[in-house]
Amino acid sequence: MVRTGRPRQFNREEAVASAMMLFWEYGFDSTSLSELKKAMGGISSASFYAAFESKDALFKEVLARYLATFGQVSANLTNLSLPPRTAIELTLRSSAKMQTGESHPLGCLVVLSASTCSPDNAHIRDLLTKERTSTREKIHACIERAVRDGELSETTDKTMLTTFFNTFLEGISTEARDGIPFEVINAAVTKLMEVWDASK
Amino acid sequence: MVRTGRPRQFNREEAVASAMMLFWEYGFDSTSLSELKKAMGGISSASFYAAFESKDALFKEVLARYLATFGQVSANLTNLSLPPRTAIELTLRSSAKMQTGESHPLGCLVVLSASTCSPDNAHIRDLLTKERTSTREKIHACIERAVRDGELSETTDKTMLTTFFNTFLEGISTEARDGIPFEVINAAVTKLMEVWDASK
DNA sequence: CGACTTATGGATCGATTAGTATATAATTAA
DNA sequence: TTAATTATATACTAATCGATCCATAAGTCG
Repeated sequence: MVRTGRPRQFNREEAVASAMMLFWEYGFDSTSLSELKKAMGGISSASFYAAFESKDALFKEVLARYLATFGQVSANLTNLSLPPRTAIELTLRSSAKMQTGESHPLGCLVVLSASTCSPDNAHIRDLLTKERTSTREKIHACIERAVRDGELSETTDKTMLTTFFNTFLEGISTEARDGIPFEVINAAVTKLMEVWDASK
Repeated sequence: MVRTGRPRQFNREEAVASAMMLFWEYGFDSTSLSELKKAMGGISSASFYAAFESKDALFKEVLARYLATFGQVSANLTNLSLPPRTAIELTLRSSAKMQTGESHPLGCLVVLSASTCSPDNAHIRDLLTKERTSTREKIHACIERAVRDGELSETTDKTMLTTFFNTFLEGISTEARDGIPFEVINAAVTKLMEVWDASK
């Protein structure tokens, strides 16, 4: 299926990547179309809307891209070949590593980019809430698996322990934004995992 | 000193309280002047600017009010009559209680209301960063005091342990926003404090 | 070549943004 | 009663918001 018509004069993949950096840094509401178009290669309104339909649609595409790339640090959670404790520990450590990285904004886009937003954009905020809920459920499944496998006591409060790890995971975003270095957060993760060992 | 001139026709204190709820819920950028004026008793632009000077100035006043009221949940940190462990534990529990309260938006204004914002409003974001840094320093001072008093080992990694508690504290905002109930977060705090006891 | 398809440049849209100007109303002080 | 002071209502500003329109450019296809 060969494409007819005038070829696009900017790289769509790169444009999405550039838009991701802006949404990540400034959040959905505070990233304007004019800033986006500038960062996406100085494209015109017509080009923008022809390629991405709307600001909302672009954000959804950016989110999908983020989840498929940077967001993969939490993929360990669903890797059944890893022991549950390892899955959670790797998720925390690799999240801390990613979120303190220098090639992109600090913290996690899913946690930061629409934590507060205009009531008109509640649907954008809800997208991210849903994503965080999904991560929470994966942590919960990990803990359930650990109990099933006898790695955690039968009497483990699974909901509490899920919140225990998830609250810390979400807190990393603000810590990273505030400039706390990876090494420090990573050392705190080591401390956090002691709780797991004490819950055997 | 009696005030001359036409009296103000709206309650300034109540207006600041109403503005706080909006900034708390939607963040600085996404709270518009028109929404603020509506919530502050349907006042006019002229009345708004005569009373508050600018959106920036109002936010600063709102922040001061927040810190003096809801933000006082972390005052335990500087209460030297409390053992350091108790000070931190009470801060975590009362923060969780406050942030999940139903009489106001969920989470913490200091963490949420300008985590992302327009580059033009970086000074607003910096105000909150500074406030979070202040809390971090208070936690650090608590831990230093504990080491000095022999409640924690001399070999304690104080920076790590500060981050350990502060990351969790900051994570509570997102958990609360996502609807996690107080009881669950509070149970996780209990688990978190086990780490302190294991660090003696 | 002309028909068709898609992208672009550039002007523009109505709505909303934060903020201001001006005249008048409502109070105290002299 | 009049001056001084402060707040108000109303109208308005320039800039920006996300989004659209239209003519034209730049390709493929027959």
